[in-house]
Amino acid sequence: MELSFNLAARLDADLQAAARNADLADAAAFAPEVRVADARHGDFQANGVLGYAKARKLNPRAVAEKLAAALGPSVREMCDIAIAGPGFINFTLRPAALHGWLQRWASRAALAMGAAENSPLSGQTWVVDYSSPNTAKQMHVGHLRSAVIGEAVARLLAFGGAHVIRDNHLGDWGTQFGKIIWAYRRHLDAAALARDPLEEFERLYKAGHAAAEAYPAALKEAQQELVKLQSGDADNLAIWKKIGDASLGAFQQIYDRLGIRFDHTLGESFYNDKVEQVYRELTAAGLATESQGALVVFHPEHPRFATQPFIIRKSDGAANYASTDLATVLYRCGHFQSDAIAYVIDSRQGDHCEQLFLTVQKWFAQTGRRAPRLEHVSFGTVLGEGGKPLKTKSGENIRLKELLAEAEERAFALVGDKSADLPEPERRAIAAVVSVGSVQYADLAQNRSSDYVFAWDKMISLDGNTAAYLLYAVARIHSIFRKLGAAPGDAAAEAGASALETPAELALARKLVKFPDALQTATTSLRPHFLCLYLYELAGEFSAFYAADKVAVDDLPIRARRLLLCARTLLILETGLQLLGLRTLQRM
RNA sequence: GCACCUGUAGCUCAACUGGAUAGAGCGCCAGACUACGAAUCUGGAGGUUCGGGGUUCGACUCCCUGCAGGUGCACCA
Repeated sequence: MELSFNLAARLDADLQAAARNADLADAAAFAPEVRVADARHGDFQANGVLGYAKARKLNPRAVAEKLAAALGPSVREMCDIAIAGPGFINFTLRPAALHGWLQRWASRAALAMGAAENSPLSGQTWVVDYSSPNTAKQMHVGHLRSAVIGEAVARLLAFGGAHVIRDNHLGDWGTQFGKIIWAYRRHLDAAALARDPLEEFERLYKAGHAAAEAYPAALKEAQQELVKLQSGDADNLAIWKKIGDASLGAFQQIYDRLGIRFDHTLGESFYNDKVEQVYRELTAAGLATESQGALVVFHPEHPRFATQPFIIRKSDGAANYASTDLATVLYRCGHFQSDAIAYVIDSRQGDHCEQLFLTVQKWFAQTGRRAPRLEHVSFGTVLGEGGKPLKTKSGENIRLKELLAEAEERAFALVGDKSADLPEPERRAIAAVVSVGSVQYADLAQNRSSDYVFAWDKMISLDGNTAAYLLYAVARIHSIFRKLGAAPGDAAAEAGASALETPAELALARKLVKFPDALQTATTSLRPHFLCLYLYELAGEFSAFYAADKVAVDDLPIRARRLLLCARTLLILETGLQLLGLRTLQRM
């Protein structure tokens, strides 16, 4: 009995082999489509027979019977097979197979190996472009999703076997610097700069922006400052450098709390000397043309981009983010040899991404380069409970550091409520993990394509599909091992385990073996919420098991098999949470 | 005007990209702690999946169309 990591994939292959062995007409065209099934019907189901039979005017049930009969002995040993409904083939794993799987995939290393083997990601290099805030501004709630989703996506891709490069593509070269430098020269408060540089730069930006809005002359002067900066003016560069340093320090504090580490922080400025090549090549390829003084790319075959330009150089000669994004793709493909790039960016930039991707495709094709796979990992806006974008009462964006501080306060109050007996330093440490985890998880648990309603109560209420529910399950399992004086995964504690038997044991084991499916779905779709949903359901099965079957029983074979279940649940919960970017706790 | 996203239980969300009787949490109702952590568990009520057509063995999912909300569309990123 060969218990592959991904049992659905294995059954799929088995059915394909059965189709050949049974001399099914046109067997090569038969796709079994094995999926995780509703528990009522079994563990996995093959849906492919219906479509296949229908297209060939065959009786689906008869085809299903034939296929089932042609399945090899190792499948039959592994599961019960039944034909149901109009022609589904249902597979129900036998207790021994569940047990065997849990024994084989028993460590983090084993899971990682299973996830990476036979993965299409193995050997690929992915650049994940995420977070990417603008310097000179504090990170606010609008920066949360890219950072959180991007980190989870990066971890998932890496676990699936990809070589992942995390790149923080800072907005450190745009028009805002013209405005700040303009204001710096006129309205700088040196004392304030010394006290809190980022605060002062933010104030200067607002002053410059307001002036540019109000007076066309000021706007012109600000644009000139930007052109000077981009062409290497020493004074402007010095100011710009101060801004960058102050910003990076503040960003790093946020990243530390969120557990984010970048491999590179190559902002737009890094590409300043690389945009000329882009202008040159795109012009030579006949893709870019002059329009209203700017250099633009149109896509004649496209309904909108035939007339909506992709502006790759502004009419004043300055670069914009289209210029640098194009240069960035070239750099990533050349320097990092990347096969794919995932852009974790707001869905409002869908047009920009689409234009960028189209342009890269044509540009690379014409210059004989292999185009990378480009993915816009888009996400909706963070809304307040009124359904409007989340703001402070005065209409400002909520700063991320303040949001995280409030989360921690709320979590700390709750920990004091629930676990007053723990010493304060530990309660503080718990609050730190629970609060950040709750913020991350609330974001990740939802399908990223829709807007996301930020609600404190839902997030830290600790009921339902929340970080705290999962962390609680983890803490309870650790507690069991503490009580019994055993270490999770210790072979001695699991030795002599008897066969899985009770409904709760079996239900939990059935859930555990479906981890690979959830992982794969989340990774290939670049949608972490599939993993969240799975982990939540797993924690639910565990809680039901915990209530139904006591682990610390005197009967040692029973205790051993339940400890095995606890250890694997812990392993998968901790692995899964870690892949989402969360930290876990042993007590809470 | 054109395009994209969204519309599912009172509320917040799922539904593995076309599969079986659309599922969770909150809230509501009824239960379970002198058993390993009750931040938990068990059960119940709650649905014209925005409307209308179509495609097929099968549609929340795909196509057409209408409605509602959000977003983007020439030099901000």
